[in-house]
Order: sequence, then C-alpha cells, then structure tokens
Amino acid sequence: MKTDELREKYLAFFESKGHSRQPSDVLVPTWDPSVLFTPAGMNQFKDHFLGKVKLDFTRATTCQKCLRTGDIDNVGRTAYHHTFFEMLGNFSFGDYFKREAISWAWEFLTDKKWLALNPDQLSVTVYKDDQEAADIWSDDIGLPTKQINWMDEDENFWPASAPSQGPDGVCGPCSEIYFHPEQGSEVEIWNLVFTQFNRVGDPPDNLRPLPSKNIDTGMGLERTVATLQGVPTNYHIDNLMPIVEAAAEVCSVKYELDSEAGRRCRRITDHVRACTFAVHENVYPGANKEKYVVKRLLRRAVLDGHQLGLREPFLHLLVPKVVEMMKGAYPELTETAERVAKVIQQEETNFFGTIDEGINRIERVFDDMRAKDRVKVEGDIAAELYQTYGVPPELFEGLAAEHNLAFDWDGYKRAMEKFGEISGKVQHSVMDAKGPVDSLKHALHSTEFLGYEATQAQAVVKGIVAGTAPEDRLCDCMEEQGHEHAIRVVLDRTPFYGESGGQVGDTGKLVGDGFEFEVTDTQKDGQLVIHHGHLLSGVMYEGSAVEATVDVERRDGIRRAHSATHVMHHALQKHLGSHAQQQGSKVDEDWLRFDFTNLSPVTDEQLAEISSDVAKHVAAAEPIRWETLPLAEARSQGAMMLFGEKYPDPVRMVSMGSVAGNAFSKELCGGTHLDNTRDVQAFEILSEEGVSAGTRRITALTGRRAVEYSEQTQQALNAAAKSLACAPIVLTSKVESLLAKQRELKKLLASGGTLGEETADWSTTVGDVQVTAAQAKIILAETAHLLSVAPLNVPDRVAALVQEVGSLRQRLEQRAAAGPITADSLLEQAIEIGEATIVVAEAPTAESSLMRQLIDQIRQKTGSSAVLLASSEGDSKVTLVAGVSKELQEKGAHAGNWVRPVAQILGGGGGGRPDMAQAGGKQPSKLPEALEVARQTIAEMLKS
RNA sequence: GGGGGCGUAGCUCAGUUGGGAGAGCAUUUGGCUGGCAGCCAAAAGGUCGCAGGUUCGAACCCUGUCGCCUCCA
Repeated sequence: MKTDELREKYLAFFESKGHSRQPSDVLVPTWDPSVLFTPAGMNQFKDHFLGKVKLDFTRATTCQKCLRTGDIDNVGRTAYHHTFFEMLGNFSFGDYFKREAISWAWEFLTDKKWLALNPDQLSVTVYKDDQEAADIWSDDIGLPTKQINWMDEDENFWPASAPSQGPDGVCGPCSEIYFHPEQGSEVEIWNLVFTQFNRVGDPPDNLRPLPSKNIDTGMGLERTVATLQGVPTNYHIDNLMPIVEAAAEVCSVKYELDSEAGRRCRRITDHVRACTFAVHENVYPGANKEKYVVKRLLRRAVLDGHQLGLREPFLHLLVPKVVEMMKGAYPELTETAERVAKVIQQEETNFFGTIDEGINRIERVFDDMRAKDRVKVEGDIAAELYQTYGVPPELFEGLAAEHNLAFDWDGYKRAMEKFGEISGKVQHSVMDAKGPVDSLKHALHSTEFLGYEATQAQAVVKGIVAGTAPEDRLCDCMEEQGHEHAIRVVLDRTPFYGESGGQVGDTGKLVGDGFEFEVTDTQKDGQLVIHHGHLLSGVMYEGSAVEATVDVERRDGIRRAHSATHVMHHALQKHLGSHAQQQGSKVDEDWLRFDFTNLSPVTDEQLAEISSDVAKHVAAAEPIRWETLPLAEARSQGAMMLFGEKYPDPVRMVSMGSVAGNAFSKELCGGTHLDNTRDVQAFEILSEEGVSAGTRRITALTGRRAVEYSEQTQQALNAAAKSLACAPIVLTSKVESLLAKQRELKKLLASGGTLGEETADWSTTVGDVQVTAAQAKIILAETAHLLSVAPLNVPDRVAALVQEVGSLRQRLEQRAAAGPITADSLLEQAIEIGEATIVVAEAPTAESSLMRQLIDQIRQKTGSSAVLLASSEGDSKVTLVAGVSKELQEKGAHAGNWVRPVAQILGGGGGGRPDMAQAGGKQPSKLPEALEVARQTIAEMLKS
C-alpha cells in the first residue's frame, strides 16, 4: 500500500465513523509559545481537550506533519527515526471513549475493506491498572490473552510515569498496538491514549476521574507504511525512497542500506524534508529558537554531503523531489518550492563558505589531541569555532564521535557563558533583591499612561528614588541638586513614554510649586513608568503636584521615526519578500535602526526602491490610526505578529493607509505614532549591514535630520565633482579613470617607463546637469565603494587622489628630465675585481623596484657580478639596493652584509638575503663617502 | 551595543622572525597526438580592501576605516 493511500484510507475510515477531517496544523505553530514545532497530532487540539474553546465537532481525525529533534542523533542510523514525520490520529473531545477507540482501531487494522492485517501478527499492551482496556481487548475484540501484555506506568501512561512522578493535570493510560512482521522485530504502529484522570498531588489516591474523557491516538505514518510494504526501514517506503535515491545521485554515491554513505543519504533525506517544510512556513535558518533548529538540520545535512565529497550546494537540488513526493497531501508546497530551494541554497552557500575553514581547524584539533593522547574535545575550542565559523557544537560532537572522541559539553557551555560576559552581557544584577522600585511597584501597581493623547499633564509625585542599586532608597523629599547619578521619580499618571518596544524614552520637565526637575530619560519597570533626571531648582516632595511636560520637539522626531519604521517594514516585505520580518528595532529622535530577516545583503538598487517606496507613502499623506482590540481579532484582521513576542490581550494595533479597511500596514505596537504619513517629512537610508547570520540592519533618518543628510550628500558629491572638474553625474566613472591613472603612473615609476601620451581626459564637462537627491546618493555610494571609504569622506579622498596623481606625474617628469638610466649606462661605471664585475653607482630618481630590475638586467648581461645602487629623494632620504650573483656569493660576498655598513654611514640600516638586499639612510650628503665604503667592503669580501 | 575571523592573480588559496609577491585551476599561445581528451612548454594576469603610523624597508607590526562572514546581547 502506498503512503498516500494509507493516509487517505485512515482519514476516510474515521470520517465514516463520524469524525471531522481536519487539515494538518502548521509545522511551526506561532500561536503556541510552549513548543517550537508541532510535536504530535494532538497539538492543535490542546484547547479542545481543555474545554477552552467552543467545539464545532467532538470527533476529529488528522494527518499531522510533525517535527521533533529529541532523537536527531539517531536519524539515518536506525530504521524508524525521523525529525520530520507525519502522524495519523483520531480524537474524541468528551465524546466516545475506550470501547470505540479500541474496536475502531482493530477494525481499521484487520478488516478486509481497510488494512486487512493478519490478527495473529498483532499484539497490544495495556497499562497494569487498566482492567477496562484489557477486558475490551479480550472480550469485545476476542484477542487471545497471550497477545495482551501488561506494562508499567513508564511505558503505558501518558505522560510517562505521571501517576508517581507527575506532572499534575490531565493524564491517562494508553494502549499500544504492535505489528510482528514475518521477519524482523515487532514495530509499535499505533498508540491509543485514554485521558481520563486529573492528577492532584502525590500517590496514593491522586488520580481523580475527569468528568469529560478524551481520546488521543497516534499512528506513525512512515513506520506503518514501512511495515505494510515490508521494507527494512522507513526510508525505503514509496514516498521516501525516491528522495533517498535522489540524494545518492546528487552525492554521486551508490545507495546501500548498511553503508556509511547510506546512512548519510537517509539523514539528508530526513533533514531536507524537514527544512523544506519549515522554510515553506517562512522559518529561515537563523541564530535562535526554531530558526536555529532549521539551521542545524540544514548544516548537518550539508556536512553529510561534504563528508561524501561535495564542495558546492546540493541540498536545494533535492527540494523538487521532496515537493513531488509530498504534494499529494500538501499541494501548497508547489507554490513556494522555488523560494524554498533558493533559501536553502543561500544557506548552503554560506555554510560551504566557512565549512572548509571550520573542518580544517577541527581536523587540526583532532590531530593535536591524538598527538597529546587526549580523548575529550575541549569545550572552549568548540566554542571558539562556533563563534568564528558558525560550526554548530552538535556537528563538532558528531565529528568527534566519528573519531571516537568525547565532547566536553560542560566545558563548552562554560566557555560560551564566559564569552557572553566578554561580549557585554547585561550583568544579571540583584533582581530578586527587594529594591525601592519594587516596593513602589507593590504599592502603585501601575502608572497611568497618557502619552498617546497628550504631551502635558497634571500629576502627583508618588515616589522619589535616589542612589544606585543596591544602595538606592526612597526619599520623602529631594533638595540636593547636581546629583552624580540620576534620580528616579514615579508619578501617578504621566505623558512620558517609557522605553519599550524599541522606542526610546521621552525627555522633558516636571515643574511643581517652587521646583523644577529635568527628565533626561524615561524607563519602564513592569507597569511603572520611571522618570530619570535631575532636580534643577527648589525642593521636590513626595506628594507634590507637578505639571509633566514632554519635550514635544523630540517626541515628534521619535514619532516620525517610529511611523517611518512601519512604512519601511512594509516596503521591505514588498521588495524583499514576506520573510523580511522585523527582528528588532530601535527608534530615536528622527533616527531608526531596524533589523530584519534576509539572507543576503540588500543591493543598492533594492535600497533605492525601498527608499522611494517609503517616500511615496509619505507623499500620499495617508492617515495613521490606532485602536485597542482583542488579540484574536487583530490576528484575524491580518495584523503582523512577530514570533517570540509576548503580546498583551487586548492589543494596540497601528494601521496605516488611506482606506479604513484596506490599510497597507497593520502592526501590533505600543509606540507613539504620527497621525499621517506625510508628517514623516523626509526619509533617508544611512546604511545597510549584516548583524548576524540571516539578519540585516538598516539605519535611517527622518524629518530634519534626513533633509540635512540629503543636503550633505549633495554637497559631498558637488565637492568631489569640483576637485575633478567634472559634472556630478559622471563622478563615478571619473574616479574610476583617476584610479586607473594612478595605477598606470605607479607602474611606470616602478618599471622605469616614461610618461607617454595622456589617456585620461580631464577637460571640464558641463557642470550644470541636475542630479536628483536619490541619484546623488547612489552616485556617492558607488564612488565610496570604489574608494573604500564612507560616503561623506569621498571629497577628501578624491582631493587626495588628485594630488597624488599630480605628484606621481611630477616625479616621472623629473626622471625624464634626468635622462634614462639603463643597465648599459651603469655597466660603463663598472670596475673589475678578478673575474667579477662590480658596479657601485648612483641611480638618481630610481625607485627601489626599478633598481632591483636594473640589477637583474646587469646580472643577466655579465656572468658574475655585484651591484649596489643608490638613489636619493629630497635631502633626507637615501635608498640602497644591492645584488650579488650566485658565483660571488660562493666566494664570500653577501648582499645583506654588504649593504649594512654602507647604510650606517648614511644614518640608517638595512639587510636582506645573500643575493639581494635593501637598505636606506637619511643623509644623502654622505653618499660619496658611503659609495666609497661600498667599494672597499665588496673588495674585502671577495678577497677572503 | 559587544566579541571573533576573513579580505593577496578571473577562481581556490599559500606566503614561514618585516628584506625581490607565489602555487593549483582557469585564460592565451606554441608543441606532442590522425582529431578530441590528455600531456609538455611558454605567456599574460596583482593599487596584497582602503588610509594613516612605526621602520632604511610593510602583504606581514600598530591605529583607523570599508566590505563580507560569524557569535553573544
């Protein structure tokens, strides 16, 4: 029987028994904070079991896609382990119970119409105290007692061992059904869970009957198919084998059941299937939580391929095969197949980029350990590797295991913790110590926040805290001014926004009778708003009435930045894809920083499009509204929910867009916003950079700061263009040719060439061509990239470059004027000592590399030679280069030793190898004397 | 916000205490071979990311900076 057939038959069977066929829940249930991935079929019915939701049906059946990582190490090694798998199940919510559950299970398994399994090949287990289930099996079904086995609570209770060890809550016995194939060992194919108790406290008498009893069953699809098809492992069933074979083909290995390569192919099969489904649901490989799981699975599979000899991305090639095999049950996969493959390929490429470095390091570590006879991989090495190359420790552990080495997890964790401290982890201060703020919290519970509507309000001082923890304390009054540390003030109500949701706290003033307090920052502690600042004048008492006034100008800047953040978030998703979700943000006065998911750097073109998209929304002057509504309703309206965020209920939803029901942006957000997008005024992206794997960061400006930045950009562009005497629009190409010219001249100078015809055209082009602000940005960015400098440093760099090219040309002209230096002209000054040709001469204006070339030429022209050339530059620098042919080296000459005493006369030093040495000095005036010493020295050397 | 790593020929990377910038693959040319594959020989190809500094001398040491990778928060 085919996999697709069994899935369909199961669902159809239970439909015929009055069950509602429900679709598989998502693999990554963002609605359920208690799990990262759906671990079992019952997950989507948690609320049904607990009676928390209104029941549209009391019987349901599903085929649920699941992912578990608990047995990840066994995947591929055993016949039945997966990370990703499908689970068939039927559920009763206070409807039928044991009798029906058992007899239907039996009917489905044995009836000719359904699976038609031989009853003699089946056996069951029951919980030791569950006489009821045992009776049903033997009396109703007629199963011989030898096919019924009694098991303990650690085997046949859910949760395992719950009666004696807990946890408290809903639990119950279960009954498992085993299949005994003709050959091979028994396989558990179905688990029937009878949730009938509520556990309260420890035994005895701690299991109270539930008024409403439930059924929760699970049949592993893959393993049941495997038994039906009589194959030795789940991976050989009809809808997995083709993937296994495709994996083998991609890896260019022959697939075998028992080979190492075979295990790797099965592991690749499992992991690529898991990754395909996860990425399909927009969970990209990343640094934490479920993203990290995906990354680990993916990298593990890639590592398997790597171990099989692959050196470039291959996993993504298997995605079409996965989709082909799974689309029967999950047709939606076809829609995203292309994107999924691309994402996987990206991450693969990333990993291959660092894997060789990482593996090299690991191999060296292993070699080292073998040399030192150690058997345990040290944790700090693993930590270092993880931090540098992103090699997951689990992978390291796996590799170590292959070399029969242990892995020091404790050491690893210690090293990571230590690293955390180094990289500036917040010191976990005395959180549990009862500070003055805690007593305030206890007394006041919360501060009423008025800041959405007002920036000024009357309030009463409820608490004054001075000093720093743990020596801080509550004060009745405050008269000291100019505190070193900020004083904290709590009011009963306030228009000040306390830092949260990435938005910085407000600043402003608290003015009361005879005193003035400056608020420099506002923080939140629970529901309490805390104003940090200093007393400027007078005396402030607890109980004083104050007028609290927020710095409106600053607040407006923050509002501009925050609203712009939402608009940009929308633009990012539009241009990069729906995966470009917020990972974190910081909103300050006309300044924002936004981290989001994206695997590769955002191109300049994309940034320009995003920028202009934001500008369009600003120009369109669209209204911004907010409302408070139940979380569920916000969700159904399509508000953007971020994973890992804890939302209160009800929530505040901020919508932007011209038509009420058709907002382009709906985000759950507690921040302060503009009333209309037009008030953003201006928007400029400052930078785009990587912050961690798969996460990019954009920094941007709004309002006046954006305008200023735009002006600076224009000015920088104009200034740079001016020093090149060109139109701004051609700056990039001008700089390109200027760089080429610089290179050309440097080469000429080094090779002894002469200044030829000018190739670059520096004549002025029309300077009046207008460039738009957007163009100016792009031109400047491109030029900055060319020069490897920050955009605003372009003018300085260009000016310096122009100057350098000028001076290079000048030096070439000087050399041309001095006349050419050739090997032949130098040889005319040669003297003979024995067989050897000795040249000691000045080579004015020649660079060291040119002198080396001349020496080489002389060496080629004469048999054995020793040459020492000198050139001076200005009146404070001399360069010497000496070369000695091989024959003379054998006779005792050494270029390094030759050049050293010469350089000392010139006030410098030098050295080098026997055949070639370089030196220099600072006193060109002593050159004649030095050259004389050079002649003597070489003569001495050759004499001995 | 902080930590680590990388940037050298078109590609993958070497470059030992600072002293003439290298290898393999790819490219071009020539040769061997009936042709291809292959082999042999030669050539071309580098602002050693960028800029300062230390030094007589920097790919190498120091500082800053640009870009990429990676981890922590």
